[in-house]
Amino acid sequence: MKRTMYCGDVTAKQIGTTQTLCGWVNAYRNHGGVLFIDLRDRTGFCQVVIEPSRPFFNEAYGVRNEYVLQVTGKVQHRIEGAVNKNIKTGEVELVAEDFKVLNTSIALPFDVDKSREAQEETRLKYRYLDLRNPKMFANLHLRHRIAQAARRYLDAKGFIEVETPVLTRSTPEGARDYLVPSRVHHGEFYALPQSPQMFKQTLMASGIDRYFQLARCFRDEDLRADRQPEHTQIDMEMSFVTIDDIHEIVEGLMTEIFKTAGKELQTPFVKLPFVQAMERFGSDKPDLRYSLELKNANTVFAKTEFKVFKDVLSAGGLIQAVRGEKGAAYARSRMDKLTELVKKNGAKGLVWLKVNEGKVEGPSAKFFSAEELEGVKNLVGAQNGDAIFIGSDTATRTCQTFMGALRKELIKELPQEKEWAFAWITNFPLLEFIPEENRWDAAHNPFTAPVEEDLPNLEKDPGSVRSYQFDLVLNGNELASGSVRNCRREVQERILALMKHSKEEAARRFGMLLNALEAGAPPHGGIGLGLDRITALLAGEDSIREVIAFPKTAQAVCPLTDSPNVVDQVQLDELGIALVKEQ
RNA sequence: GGAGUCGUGGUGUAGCCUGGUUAACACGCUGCCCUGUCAAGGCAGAGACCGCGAGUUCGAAUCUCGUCGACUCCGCCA
Repeated sequence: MKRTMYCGDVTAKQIGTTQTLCGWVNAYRNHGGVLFIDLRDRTGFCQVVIEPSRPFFNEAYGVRNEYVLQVTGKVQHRIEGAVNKNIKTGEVELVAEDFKVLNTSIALPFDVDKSREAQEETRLKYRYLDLRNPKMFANLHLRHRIAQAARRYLDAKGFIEVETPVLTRSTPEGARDYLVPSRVHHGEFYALPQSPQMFKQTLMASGIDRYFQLARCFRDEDLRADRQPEHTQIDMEMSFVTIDDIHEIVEGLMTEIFKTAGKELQTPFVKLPFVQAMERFGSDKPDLRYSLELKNANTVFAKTEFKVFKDVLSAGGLIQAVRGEKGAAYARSRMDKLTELVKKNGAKGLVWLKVNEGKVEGPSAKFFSAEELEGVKNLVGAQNGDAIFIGSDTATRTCQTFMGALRKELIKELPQEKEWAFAWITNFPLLEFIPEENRWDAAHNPFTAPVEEDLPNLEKDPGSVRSYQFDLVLNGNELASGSVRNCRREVQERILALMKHSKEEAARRFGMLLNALEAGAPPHGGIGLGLDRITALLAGEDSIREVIAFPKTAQAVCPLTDSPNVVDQVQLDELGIALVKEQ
């Protein structure tokens, strides 16, 4: 008999019919006479009843967890009082008439049901068992649906899926490359791509017009909960577009993706210029599920006698204040922790005040006039029982950064105002200066185009030049990064020159792209969305490892395959590689 | 590269601060009993040199140092 349906799909509709189910023993309950087996597959599980009169009773008596069975029988309604309303198939059961053990199983290191409680290293070592867990299957299935939704949507919008090489050349620009030695050319190496950036831009020069790819990207950097050595991007590029065109496409794409997860999205997304994001939220990826904002308190303290603020203001710095809802109840130790937090982010200190019965008080209150205390209270909208936090620094960006870190901490205590808060962060600066190396570097992506009207200032005042770079932020996570690119070789070379790449060096590293640009490349732009992060967010997972079938540990090790590992001397010889003994 | 948390039967934890117990509990596992359970139940049993290595001590799971590994964060990640 062949399988006729999935275990989890058996319902009252099938009562009276004969069905064949295949699956794993999720649990067995042996009553000496009648035997119950919960048979599980990826859809759920169904109770199988084995009656003592059956010829296969003895064989069934011996089944253990995770044995693989094929059972044929009649679907019947459960007897009076035996209906289990907690499970999908709880109304019915399959009374076995034919029974086959397809495979046995050893006793396993953890129960499939409880695999997610096991240590992650153990889970990864036995990933094939861990993935039997319904939540893990749900995660992989969600990832599949997201990928399919992306393909369907982009296909409908005229995008063509093109595969770009995984074996490519090293462009030691951003992250460290993974290298692959060449057998044919000893001493030479391929690099695994950090992104298909140059290829997709080249495809635009090829007249492909609209490209996409679910692209694997490789980075040999230290890992985190949201970083793996290889991750997948929904990567796209299009010709003759503006930023708004790209935004519109991506908003449509995200809407489709969220639909597959049963979520409604509102478009268009909020657009927030980078400078404003820093001013109001102290972050270039603000969590906008909370409306709490940082307030500029320079005016309030314009005439202050408090030395720290006075000095900051005379140096052209910034004072910011933020409301700490119900913060008047915070213990001194909590305030010290928050002070520590801002110091870790570059602050020299933190002023905190409490509002009690209309009065603004606290150890620092004596430094301020009544007008200043009242002014800052009104500025942040503090109520009785709230705290007020004030930070300052001579460097505007430093103040914003540590106040942003403080805001991130404070919102943990606030009720979420929205489930999903998307935002486009726009108008990033094109370049930022690296004092240690006495050069400018791309703030994001070296191929981003400068805003046209800022172009004349490129050499005069590089830091003031805005770019067509933008990020997509969701709930405080950077989901995607995109831009309109340089389509003219000359502009691209000027930018590379500011980054201290000579023409020769630029040609060597980015030659393919530069050559393609000067041969009639159309204006183009694109974006890459982190598939792992999107999936993790929609799956409600904190780590992207939960939505990757076979992820690696923080040391970039795969416990399942035990990779990386040593190779045979023969292989090394073929590659012309000699290993240096570790010191 | 740095910081923090953790490491005890197959799994998850307790014990560690305040050194001396037969190393405890739950789940799982093995056997037996049980004809309506669904986290089945009952009885019996096996299973841990407490990550590894030194040190302190009469005595170390427990204190100290080192080391390895996992996780989180900082650096890093155009």
